Amino acid sequence: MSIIDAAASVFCREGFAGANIDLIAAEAGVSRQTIYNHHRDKEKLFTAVVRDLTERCNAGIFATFASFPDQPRDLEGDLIGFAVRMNQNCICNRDGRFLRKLIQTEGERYPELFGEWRDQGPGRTWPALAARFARLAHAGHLAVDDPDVAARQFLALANAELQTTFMLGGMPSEDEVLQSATHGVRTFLRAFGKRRSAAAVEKQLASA
Amino acid sequence: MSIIDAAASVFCREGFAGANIDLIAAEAGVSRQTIYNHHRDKEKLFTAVVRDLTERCNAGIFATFASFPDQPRDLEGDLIGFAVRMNQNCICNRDGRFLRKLIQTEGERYPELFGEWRDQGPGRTWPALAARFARLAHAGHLAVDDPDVAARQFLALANAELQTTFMLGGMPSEDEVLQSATHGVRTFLRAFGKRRSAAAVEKQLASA
DNA sequence: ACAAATTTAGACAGTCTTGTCTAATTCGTC
DNA sequence: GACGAATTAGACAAGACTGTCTAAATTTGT
Repeated sequence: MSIIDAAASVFCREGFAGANIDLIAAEAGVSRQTIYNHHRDKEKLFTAVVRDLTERCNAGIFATFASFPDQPRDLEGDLIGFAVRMNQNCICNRDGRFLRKLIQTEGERYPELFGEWRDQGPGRTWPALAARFARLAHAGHLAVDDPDVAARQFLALANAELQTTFMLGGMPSEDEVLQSATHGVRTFLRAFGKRRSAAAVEKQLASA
Repeated sequence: MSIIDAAASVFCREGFAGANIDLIAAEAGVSRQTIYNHHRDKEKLFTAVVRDLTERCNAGIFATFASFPDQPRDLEGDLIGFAVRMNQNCICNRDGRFLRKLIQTEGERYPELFGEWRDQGPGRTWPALAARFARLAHAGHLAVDDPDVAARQFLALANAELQTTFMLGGMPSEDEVLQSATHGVRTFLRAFGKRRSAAAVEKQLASA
């Protein structure tokens, strides 16, 4: 395991203050001195870890965006699939869990570092996702007024049932991810889906 | 400031490993020995802090539930008001931010302690909120199939635009909270609201 | 095979922290 | 005011960690 990977693992488990350079060295299979050779000190090592994780997570997110259903065949199923991939490949995977935890635990201690993350991460991914939803709306598949709001709400809904697990740093099962995504996308489409006319809605409500 | 409050503040800022008993003592305005008299050691102090925060947050949440719009006059406005109160009094306030951060940073280190939190916190508050939505649905104000899912999604939507701020441990402004709640509730009602004639509402209100 | 660069193990000083101990001081209550 | 309980300041031992240093071993490139 590389130094950065080992450091990410230990910083995550123990926090910055609790992390032990000897433990990182042992986990990386190198001597302590080698770590000090590559990274001047503990703090430099930490910032290198965060930058690396941000970069890798971003790459994963944009790779997943490539599978966004721009021309949906089955809108609900396609969006559920996208939400599941997003969760599995970007949010619940090793890098995603590590980065989230480091931001949560040490974010306040390194304002400029995590400001950088904010600009490079959410600052770039949210608008990119919003653009996808805007395109879907423009193509007549959705009734979305504010694509930025819709994008944030889409992710919030897709993760709604995983919040407690995320809080405790756990890894949700595949089934939990699918459940949450399914419920989330259904609600999203009840709000923004275009299939049913107002009249049809009235009719359905009347029969209910 | 009480020992527990000072300890909560320092544990939050520095993490468990980084927290310094001398600093807690200074912040609490007592001597170190007094802390050791009241709480056997650092770990006991930490668990006391988490239990105290859980209790106080729960009290706040159930107090806020009392203002849930069971007989809404203006459903959208009432739900927005409820979401804002929930955020301001339970999630964004001092206790809420502290508890969330401690769970995020140290949750994995104390499985039984945070299992207890899970049972006492989300385990009691989610069903209580779900029951409110079930009652709203039963009274004909909402079209909700699964109240548990609706309750989780309601909170997820209300907080959708505060996620990044929460991640970094920040405190959203009143305006941000209002914005997020407004957008969230509007989407929630687009998904679960019943578009009912004014006459029908009047009728139901009269009969209630 | 050789030379340069890198890595390694271990020792080391300096600093910090926890938890204990003691003796003096303050507080609460009668 | 007096007496017991609680609090305080400070010293202290024991242990942990960071970052440096040195000399030996290993890898790398040619």
